[in-house]
Amino acid sequence: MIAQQMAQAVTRSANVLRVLIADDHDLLRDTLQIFLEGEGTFETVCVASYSEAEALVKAGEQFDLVLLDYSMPGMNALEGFHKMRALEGSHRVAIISGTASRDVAEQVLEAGAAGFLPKTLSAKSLVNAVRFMAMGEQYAPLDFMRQEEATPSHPMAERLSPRELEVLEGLTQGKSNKEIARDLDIREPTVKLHVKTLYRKIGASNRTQAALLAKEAGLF
Amino acid sequence: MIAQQMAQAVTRSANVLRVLIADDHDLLRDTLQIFLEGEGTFETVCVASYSEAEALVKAGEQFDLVLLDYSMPGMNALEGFHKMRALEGSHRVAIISGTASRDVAEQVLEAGAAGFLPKTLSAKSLVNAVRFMAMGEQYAPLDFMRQEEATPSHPMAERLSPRELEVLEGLTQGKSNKEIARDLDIREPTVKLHVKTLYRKIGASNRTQAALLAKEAGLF
DNA sequence: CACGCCCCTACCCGGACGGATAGGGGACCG
DNA sequence: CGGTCCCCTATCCGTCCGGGTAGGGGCGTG
Repeated sequence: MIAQQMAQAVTRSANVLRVLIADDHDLLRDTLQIFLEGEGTFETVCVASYSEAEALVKAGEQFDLVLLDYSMPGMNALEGFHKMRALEGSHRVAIISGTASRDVAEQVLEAGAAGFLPKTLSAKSLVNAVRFMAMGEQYAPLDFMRQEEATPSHPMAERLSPRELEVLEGLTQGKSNKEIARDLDIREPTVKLHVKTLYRKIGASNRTQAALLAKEAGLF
Repeated sequence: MIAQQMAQAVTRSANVLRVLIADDHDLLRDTLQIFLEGEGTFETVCVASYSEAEALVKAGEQFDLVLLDYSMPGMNALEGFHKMRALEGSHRVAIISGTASRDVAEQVLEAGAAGFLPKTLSAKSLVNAVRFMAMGEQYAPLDFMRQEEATPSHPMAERLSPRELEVLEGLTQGKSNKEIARDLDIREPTVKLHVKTLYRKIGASNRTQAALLAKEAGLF
């Protein structure tokens, strides 16, 4: 079984891989085409809109990989992606985008896309990724996927005074007011004051909500 | 600049890539070696322990990629990984494992590993991934990385009765006993009872701790 | 059947919590 | 200098929580 898979990998890499590139960005499209073909193992077809790409596939053209720009004429965000996936032959489809968020990337990968390529990739990585996907693998830049959903600079933490933050940390550890007071070496009434005011600032109505909100915001 | 990177990509792929495989699993090691070398662009060196791998690198051997098994003699989980990374020349290092969790994968990728390979990969994907990493990219299987931290069989949830779980869910939403009682259509004293007993079961001493423990365990 | 387990209800009490109010002291700034 | 902000302390009050105890009903198992 393993040997069979290996043989398949070897033979596929020896064949010519056909890639359809649909992107209205001339530079990216042409550069990708030139250097993929320069590798000798790629045959590329380029179009500048979703409708052209769809027409080619409907005409029965076979591709090992279809690259769709997230924002190009006719694409309409992910609508084009899903339409393309639904077409006869269900080609391997990848999304390339200069703006889309990690969230969009997760969506398309979940839906079974061949990959997601942000335009922030280096040209070298781009070529490698295309080769990788054309070989049948699923690709997305790991650092891009791993980044926390943009932890919106903790607008919460900014509104709290230093002392309130310390108290909030105590809350996220399930401590009582008395324990927090001891740990910070202040009186308990003071802790209760800080607790009360930070409730207002972050929109909590009890300590459990405060602790959960803090955790959710990535604090502590 | 782009052209420069492209040129680099092309020339690299034309060169022979040297890979060091350190794994005490004979089958995997040999299969990988045979089929990588079968591609013609790879030169592989195989050892069966961390110490042998370290010796080779210290002797000045150059590799485009070092594959380390997570569990092999001398490896000691990630200790070997960090030691290898600290060595002169700082080679590109990837971890291969049959057991490690997504958490471990995140750790090594964060630390700058070339990749993470679970042994559940197909042979074909394994070869593709090795080639990809040897080209300078970072790899990990996306489906593996995307899966929720496997809700580790929730030893906690198993010990709670269905009703206690419902109450716990209320706690994780910062609700008061009264609110929970209303939502579940039971009297408040009953809620207090469930709350009390579930504290004992999960080791919490107040509702905030209970909520945090539940969240930490991946519940709700 | 008796037993254990889960679910429900109820009462008690001391302490903790949530909210309001009223200060004092230090730092910074117009 | 007054104003503002933060940090600290304090008191009062009503409510909520945590913990204990004491039941009753249902369900399945030994």
